[in-house]
Amino acid sequence: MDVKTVCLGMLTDGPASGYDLKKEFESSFGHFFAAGYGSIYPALSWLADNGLVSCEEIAQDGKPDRKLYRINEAGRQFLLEALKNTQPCHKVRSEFLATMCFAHLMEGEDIQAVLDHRLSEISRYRELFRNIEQEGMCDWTEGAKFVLGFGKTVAAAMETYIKENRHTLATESTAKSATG
Amino acid sequence: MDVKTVCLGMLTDGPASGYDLKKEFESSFGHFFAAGYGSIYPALSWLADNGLVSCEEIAQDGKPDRKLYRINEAGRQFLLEALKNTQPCHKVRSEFLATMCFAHLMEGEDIQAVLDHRLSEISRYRELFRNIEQEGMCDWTEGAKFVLGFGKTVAAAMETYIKENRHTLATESTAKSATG
DNA sequence: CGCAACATGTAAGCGGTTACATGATTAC
DNA sequence: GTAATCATGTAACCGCTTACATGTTGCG
Repeated sequence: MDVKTVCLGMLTDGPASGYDLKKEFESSFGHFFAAGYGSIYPALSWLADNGLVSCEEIAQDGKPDRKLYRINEAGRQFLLEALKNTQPCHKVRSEFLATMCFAHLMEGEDIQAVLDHRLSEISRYRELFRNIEQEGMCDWTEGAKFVLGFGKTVAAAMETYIKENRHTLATESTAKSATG
Repeated sequence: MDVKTVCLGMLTDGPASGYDLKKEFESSFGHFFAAGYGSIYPALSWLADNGLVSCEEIAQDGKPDRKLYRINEAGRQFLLEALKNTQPCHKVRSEFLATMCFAHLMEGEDIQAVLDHRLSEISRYRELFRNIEQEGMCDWTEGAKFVLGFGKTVAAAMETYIKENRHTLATESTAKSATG
């Protein structure tokens, strides 16, 4: 499932512009699926070119025309087809863990700085989760609740693990033997 | 940190061939950093071209020459420099969670199949972790232990969450209203 | 007889990131 | 005045994936 398909899925919630979708990628999808304008706008163009969405241009004074995309029946079929893949992947690419693998080559201060940074990133996610929840969960689908809960659970587990085990990663490292 | 740098880091453990490194990417690094031959061999060539590793060709009968790469002082400096980045990222890209966001458009059976598949993937990781541990952890660095523990903790948290919450994702969906 | 393991590499392609390009409005 | 928000897009680039290409040894 690529950015195109996710955009299509988001449009089942109602018509939206590329700008709107970007905000959704940053909020509810922020913890597991990143996409910038450079992916979103071409994706929407492609969906329109392939007749999966319609586009309504709304003139605005000062600002560029707002383009409201709306999913159509062909788009809904395409999405449903994509959702039939029962083996969707869940990929992690962690430069953080890679760095920790080589902690014995680093200086103690740097290791702790890396861990602090990771904890702060996790905090940002947890704050994001709180913001999302505050904006009302009454009309949420079970799927959306499941995904949010998943993010919260995993973030909490990571935070606890780092806090409980950071002390094992030395204050004084073997960096000297590596440099000299 | 890219594949090049991770290869360089792996070589601090001792000389190795591209084939050897691939196995390490599959085992200890399997849960957070994927790389195939198509990335590894060009990475090693690049490292050799840039004087960060030396290469010893070992003739073998029948098989192609085995190329043993060895990190040198320039390589060690390069690695140490890369490890000074105290903001290494930890990226997740989950088609699984994206799919679950649209669970209300899916049929109940398919949703459960997706969850079953995810659980089986998690099981595979946990089995991998067990295999790694059985091959002796006595000479492991604290960093390696930390990373393995991190993987185990996160995998366990995911598994528990999915098992405890899968029942919220309906048996009978609203798929009919989406198709019709 | 076939498959897994050993062993190296190239080339095309794909998907996403980053930087660039533009510009009005509103809030501090 | 200056930063953020609204609003859209292109083009170059980068890094990784996938498919292709080759060939032996040894096990069941």
